[in-house]
Amino acid sequence: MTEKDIQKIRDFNRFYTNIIGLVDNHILDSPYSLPEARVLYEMYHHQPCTASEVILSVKMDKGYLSRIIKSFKKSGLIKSKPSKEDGRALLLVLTSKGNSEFDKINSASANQIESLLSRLSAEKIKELIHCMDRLKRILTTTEQ
Amino acid sequence: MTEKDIQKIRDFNRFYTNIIGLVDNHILDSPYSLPEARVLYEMYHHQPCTASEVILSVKMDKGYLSRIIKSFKKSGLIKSKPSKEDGRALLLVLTSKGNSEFDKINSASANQIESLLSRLSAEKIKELIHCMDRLKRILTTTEQ
DNA sequence: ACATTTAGTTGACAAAATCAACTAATTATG
DNA sequence: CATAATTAGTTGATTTTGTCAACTAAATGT
Repeated sequence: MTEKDIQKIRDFNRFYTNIIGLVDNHILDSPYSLPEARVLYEMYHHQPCTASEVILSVKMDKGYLSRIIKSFKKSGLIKSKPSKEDGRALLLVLTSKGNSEFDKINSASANQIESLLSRLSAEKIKELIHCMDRLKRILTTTEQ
Repeated sequence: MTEKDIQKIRDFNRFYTNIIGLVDNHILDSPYSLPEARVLYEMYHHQPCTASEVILSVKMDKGYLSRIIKSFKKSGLIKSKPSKEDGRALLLVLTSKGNSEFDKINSASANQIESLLSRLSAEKIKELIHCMDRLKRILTTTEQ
C-alpha cells in the first residue's frame, strides 16, 4: 500500500464523514437524539431483547444506555418484563407507540436519502450501490 | 430508486459509521480530541489562515473554535499575529511544535489505516480505492 | 455619519458521554 | 455445597462536547 493509497483512503473517510454528518443531522429534526435513534433502531430489530444485547450492537456505555431506556419507558416507547431465563435481565419490547415512532424516523430517514440522491440517474444509483457493496465486502473481510 | 436500494444505502451508512468510529477512536489515543485534531488538520493545510477560514472547512461553532485556538496557543501549537488586511482578524500559523504535533497524529492515522488494511491483497486495495473514488465522484455531483 | 455586517471572545448552559460504586442475580470453582 | 468471580442493570458524580446569546471592535454599505 503506497502513501498515495493511504492518502486517498483518508480523504474518502473525511468525505464520507461529512456525508454521514449530513444524514445524522437530519435525524435531529426528530425529537430523538442520535444515540436515542440508534437505540430505537436496534431495539426495533432485536426485540424482544435485553439491554445487554442492545449494547452489543450499539457499543455504548451501559449506564448511558440504562438512562436512555429509562427515558423511553417514561415516554411510553418501550415496556419491559423480567426475563425468565435470567433474573437480572429485563426483556424489552417496543410498545405500539414505540414501533410507530420508530417507523416515523425510519421513513423520514429513507425519505432524506431519497431526496439527497434524487438527482442521480438510475445507472448512477446502481453503480453507487454496487460500489457500496464492494466496499463493505472488502472491508468486512478485514475488520476485527 | 427502490425501497431495497435505500435500505442498502442506509445499511452501508451504518456500516461505514462504524468504520469511521474505529478510525476516530484511534485519534483519541493522542492527547487531542477529535475536534482538536480536525482543527489541527485544517490549520496545517490552510496556514496561514484566520479562524473564520477554519470555520468554513470544519463547520463548528465559532465560540467553540475560539476556545480550541486559545488552548492551542496556550500549549504552544499555534501563534497569531494581527492581519494587515483586516484589523478584526488574526492570522494563525502552526509553530514548529504545532507542525510536528500534527505530523505525529497524521502519521499515526496513516499507520492505523495501513494496519487496518494490512491483510488485504494489492488487488483488493486497488479495488477498494477505485470504489471509494467512484462513490465520491457520484456523490459529489449530488451534494448540496 | 450612521446602520449593518463580520471576526473573534466570553459566560452561561445543555447535551453527550464516561467512570466508578453499588445491588442483585448468575455462573464457575474448589 | 459454599463462596468467589462474573454479569445485568442502576445511579451519582463528573468530564467532555457542543450550543446560544451577548458583547467589543473593526469593516463595509448606504
